[in-house]
Amino acid sequence: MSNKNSINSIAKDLGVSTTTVSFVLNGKAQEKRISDKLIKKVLDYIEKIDYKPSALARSLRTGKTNIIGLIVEDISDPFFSTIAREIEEKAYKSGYKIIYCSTENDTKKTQELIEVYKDRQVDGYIIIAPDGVEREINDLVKSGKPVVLLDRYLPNVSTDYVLVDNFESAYKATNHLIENGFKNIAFVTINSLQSQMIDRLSGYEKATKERGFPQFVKEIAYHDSNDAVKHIISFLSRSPEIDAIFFATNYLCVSGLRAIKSMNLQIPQNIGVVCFDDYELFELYSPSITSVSQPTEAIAENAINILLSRLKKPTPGNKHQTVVLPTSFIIRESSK
Amino acid sequence: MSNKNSINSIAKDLGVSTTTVSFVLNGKAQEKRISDKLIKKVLDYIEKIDYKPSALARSLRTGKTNIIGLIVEDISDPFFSTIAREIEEKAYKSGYKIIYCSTENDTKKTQELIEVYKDRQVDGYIIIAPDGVEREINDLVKSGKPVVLLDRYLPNVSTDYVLVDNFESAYKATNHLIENGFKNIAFVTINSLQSQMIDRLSGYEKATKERGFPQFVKEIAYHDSNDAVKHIISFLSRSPEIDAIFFATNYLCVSGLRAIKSMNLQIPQNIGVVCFDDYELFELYSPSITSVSQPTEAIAENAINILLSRLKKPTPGNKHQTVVLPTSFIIRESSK
DNA sequence: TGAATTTACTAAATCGATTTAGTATGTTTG
DNA sequence: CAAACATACTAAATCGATTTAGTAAATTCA
Repeated sequence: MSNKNSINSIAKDLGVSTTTVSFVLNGKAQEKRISDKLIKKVLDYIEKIDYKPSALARSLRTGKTNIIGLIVEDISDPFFSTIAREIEEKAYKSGYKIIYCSTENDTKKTQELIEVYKDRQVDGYIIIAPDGVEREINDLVKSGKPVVLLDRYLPNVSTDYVLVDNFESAYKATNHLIENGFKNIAFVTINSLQSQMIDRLSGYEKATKERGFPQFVKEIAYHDSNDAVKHIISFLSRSPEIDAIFFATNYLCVSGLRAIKSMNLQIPQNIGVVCFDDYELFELYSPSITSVSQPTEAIAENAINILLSRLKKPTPGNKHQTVVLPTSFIIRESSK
Repeated sequence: MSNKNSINSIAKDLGVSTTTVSFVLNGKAQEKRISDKLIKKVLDYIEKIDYKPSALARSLRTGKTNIIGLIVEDISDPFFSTIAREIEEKAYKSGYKIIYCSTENDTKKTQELIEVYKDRQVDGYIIIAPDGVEREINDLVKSGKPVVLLDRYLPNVSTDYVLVDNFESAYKATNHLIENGFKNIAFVTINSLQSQMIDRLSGYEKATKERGFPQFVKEIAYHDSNDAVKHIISFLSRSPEIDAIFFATNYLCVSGLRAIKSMNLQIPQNIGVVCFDDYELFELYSPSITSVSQPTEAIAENAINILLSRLKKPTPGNKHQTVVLPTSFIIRESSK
């Protein structure tokens, strides 16, 4: 009557070997020619004492943890948390658990997190990477663990990617503003060299250049959204000719809405607004905000499918794939 | 030149015993009288080959994982994700990692999640529990693992709690509406027996009863927010005398705002609004929405502190504590 | 009937750590 | 100078699984 249930205690209690119990546990009993009588005996006993194998011990022995490490920018941002939940759900169905955490776009924190995940020996990684972790991610890839990167492309990292068409989407969104009569369109982004930001900027630049329109680009530091409001106010004050703004992320747009509100500007009469990334707030805001909506479910689905297929078959050489998904453009009141 | 670094390979490479290496690794070298020369030799080598002990093996042996399991209702809800991030941050500083997941208020899913966390042998639990998991949580407590419950009280579970004063907060919020001239105040809640919901309802009931005001209570099923909008619309249509609504959660309020918008009602002229739980949207909405704001940081801080202290000293008997925190009431335009 | 094969199982190594209970020296001390 | 005590280490058990390479008995085959 010990309170420690292990494969050994079961074997002892039943007077069989641990090998036998293990075979039964892993469904290899038939294959290994354990008699049906004995199989039943073991199964019944396991059921009776409500035995669960130690995932820890199993992982130590097999080298597999059935855990996928998910690293996002900020789990409290709806864009990321939605993706996280969808990935979690799909992984769950295939017997994988997700552990996730936020980088807050902090290189050092991310390096530490990758270290932690290595420690825990996760089987695979889905990462939304900040700048400066190319080396660590390349090490992961080299170590043979599947790595799927989302949202942004790292030029020096060869692995699987799931991206959206940032350039085309931003081009289209900017053109939408142009077609609605806006001529002095600003682009508000963060001070980052992340590919998705650069692509969005390029889309904006192409559209404005094609018409010979002036360009107003404001870069804001990633952290501290209070400052963002102030910076946007002073940016707009310094260039009063600006008649529309294209925000490169949802949180920048939220800061922008605060700024616009405090300056008593009317949307879209005084200033048109379009945002990259949708957000429940944008639909409910008065006026509602036009936005580029990313296909979170498709992103999650592609990411987890690629990862799971890599986990099944050890990665076949360097044949990595890059999936580029289209966005959808949701026209609302703020841009007409 | 093997690529497997383990304490054994290090011992072999250095011609010492694994015991010695282990003592050095765990800072017990002095205590165990390992010579300074040898300590340095081991440390240097470890540094050189960038060795990291296997967390898995260590946990298997020690029974400690340094992982805390956090179970919330919905990680994509800003209230929960904010708490999650704050807990994560504080735990991290004490050398603990957090793994979290969402119950979606689903009893079965929660039971499975608890099972998964038991498998992974997390050292402690912070749980925002749905109905119907009293048994499982009691088992955890009995097993000696520290368990801190947040947000809601489970009558039959004796453990540590961090709660807010739901009754008083709801009473105050309702009275605020009354003081601003509203007389037919509805309470929109979810169909749940969770204590926090019952307390909020009781606060509403007490305030309305004191003035002899009529009560309008609408319960909505937790899932499917589309239906929530429809239900609120029909609820309001059936009782046109309602002149204010107190929403019991932020997501109900969001559905309520959609409903109110689609009915072309003006806030607060046609209908006053107050919400339990704050949300960025409520500040930016036009008009801005009055709300009861929960002290997420204090909740997180208390939860993790209690848990960490339990982890340090094995739980001293049944002396559990319940912390009840005050909320703050943020008066905005929607209720005057 | 004896050899070959199949059936039904098990001993022991292993994953990578921690920890108890040593041992073999060197140094004090009475 | 022998007993007592430090000093500087290590052998081996252990945590709880998986897996390889067996073995003994029963059955089939020639």
